[in-house]
This record gives sequence, C-alpha cells and structure tokens, in this order.
Amino acid sequence: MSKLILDEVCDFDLKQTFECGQCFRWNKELDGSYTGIAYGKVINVSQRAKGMEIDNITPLDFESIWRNYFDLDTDYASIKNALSKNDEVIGRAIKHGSGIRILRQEFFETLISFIISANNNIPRIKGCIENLASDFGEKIGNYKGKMRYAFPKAEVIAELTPDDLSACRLGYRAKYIIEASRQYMALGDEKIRALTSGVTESDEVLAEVMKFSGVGPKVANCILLFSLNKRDSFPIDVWIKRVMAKLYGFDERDIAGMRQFASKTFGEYAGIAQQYLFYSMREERSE
DNA sequence: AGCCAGGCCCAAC
DNA sequence: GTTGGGCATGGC
Repeated sequence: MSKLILDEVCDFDLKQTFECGQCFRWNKELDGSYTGIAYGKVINVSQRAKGMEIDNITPLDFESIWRNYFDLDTDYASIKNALSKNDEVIGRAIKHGSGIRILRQEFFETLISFIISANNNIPRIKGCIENLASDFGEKIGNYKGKMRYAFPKAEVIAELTPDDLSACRLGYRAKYIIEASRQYMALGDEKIRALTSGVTESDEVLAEVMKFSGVGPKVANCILLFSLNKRDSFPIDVWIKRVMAKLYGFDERDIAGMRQFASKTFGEYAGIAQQYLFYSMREERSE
C-alpha cells in the first residue's frame, strides 16, 4: 500500500462529493481528508491544489476500482455547461456544488443503504450502515487505529432474521433489507449483470429495482443514479420538493410535474442536476 | 419536547 | 390508480 498523487483532476471537491448525500461510508478526518470504504477496500483521500492524494491504495486498485468509482473519465465541465445553457436557475445551484461528482457505487450496497435511507436522516443512516458492516461485514484490516469492515454480502444478510439485526437499530426497515437481500440472491448473476452493465433501458431497470422490498420510486431512482449509471434518474425526496417549489414554483405535491420538468429541462443529466439542487438546498439550511 | 428525516407498505377507496 | 394512516429510531 502506498500513496498515489493525481494531478489535474478537475471538478472534484471532496466535501461536496462525499457530503451531498449520495454515499454513507466516507468520513472526514481531523486533517480534512476523507477516509472511505468501498469494494472491500479502505482508502484516504486528501484535496490538493489541482487534484487529489490517495493513501492506502495500490496502482492496480486505482485502475480497476477507483478510477471508475470516482467517475474520473467523465467531463463534468461540459455537463455543467450543457445544464446551465438552457436554464439559469440550475446555473446558480451549480455554483454551490460545482465540485460534485456522482460516484459509481456497488449495486447491493446501494440497494440496502437507500432502503435504510427511507424516512431517516443522514447521520442516523450512516450509523445504521456502520452497525451493519461491523456486525456482519468482513474485516478489511486496521487503518488509522480502527478496524474497518466491508459492507456485508447479500448471502449473509439473506440468512438473517429481524432479531439478528436488532442491534443495528434499523427499526421497521430490518425486514425490508432481509427480504431485499433474498430477492437479490434469487435474481442470479446473469440478471444482476444485465442491470449493472448499462445495456438495459432506464425505465426497465427502474421497474426491476422497484420490485425489491422497501424500494419505492424515490429509493429506486437513487439506486439508478448512484449505482446503475442512469444519470437521467431524478430522485424526488422532501428536499427536492422544497427546492423545486422554491426555485421553480412547483406545488410540493406535484411529483409528476417535477419529474416531467426535470426530464424536459435537464434531459440525460437530470440526476446530476438533481444533486446540484439537493446540495444547494441543504447548504442553505446549514447557514 | 416535539417535529422531522434522501418514503414505503398496505388497506380502502 | 390514487390516497392516507402507520411506522422504529434518534438527530436536532
């Protein structure tokens, strides 16, 4: 394990990317760097003037895992330009979170994490997921003085009972994640590959993902956006309802109207636009 | 203390 | 197909 320095990574702000609500296993260190876990690995990332520095990584892992995970081959500058060109409101939202990148997260982890996210708040979601990992995930090793755990495998959660999960404090969601894990196992590798590979149309993937227990329209759209590479997905939660009401004058109950507007205005990048809106709205709250 | 949180399920229209 | 009540837990 060693350090890796990446110069010239554009449009990547660690705080904005890790604290925009898309991921739950990245935590800020005292020095301002972030330590995170994905794909059974733990790395630490520091912001540098023109890029980033990564600790506890191998060059092979960078190429096979992290380049894709951080979406480094996507040109966010051109996406931001395309979005701003047709709509000046989104242009202002982009200024708040111009360094957001949409991570490409693992399917099963994203599925379970966003089932847990329903009617829940981000600090508690993170706590629940850490409980799950430390109770049922494989040990990765010690890093910065703490034992680190991978996200549990589907085959492990599928065999649990709600009682086994009581210490994780999932509340009524425990039964959903057990059932969803069983459904995931029952899908089989081939079907899962079809969903994750990107060959299937968004509508069809959405319908398939919504079959999971505990997954409704909002959670499904998050899974498509944050894991299944469907950047046109537009998750609508309470924060997006608020920001759409405030910036575009929608009635907060008009979900269908918002979805239609997002598709028409933001097109294939609706999900990325959604992240800028979400982040700008939450920034405002914390001021 | 009480409202709220990256909503979903299920029964009743 | 749509609507509304119920829901575990704990952050703020």
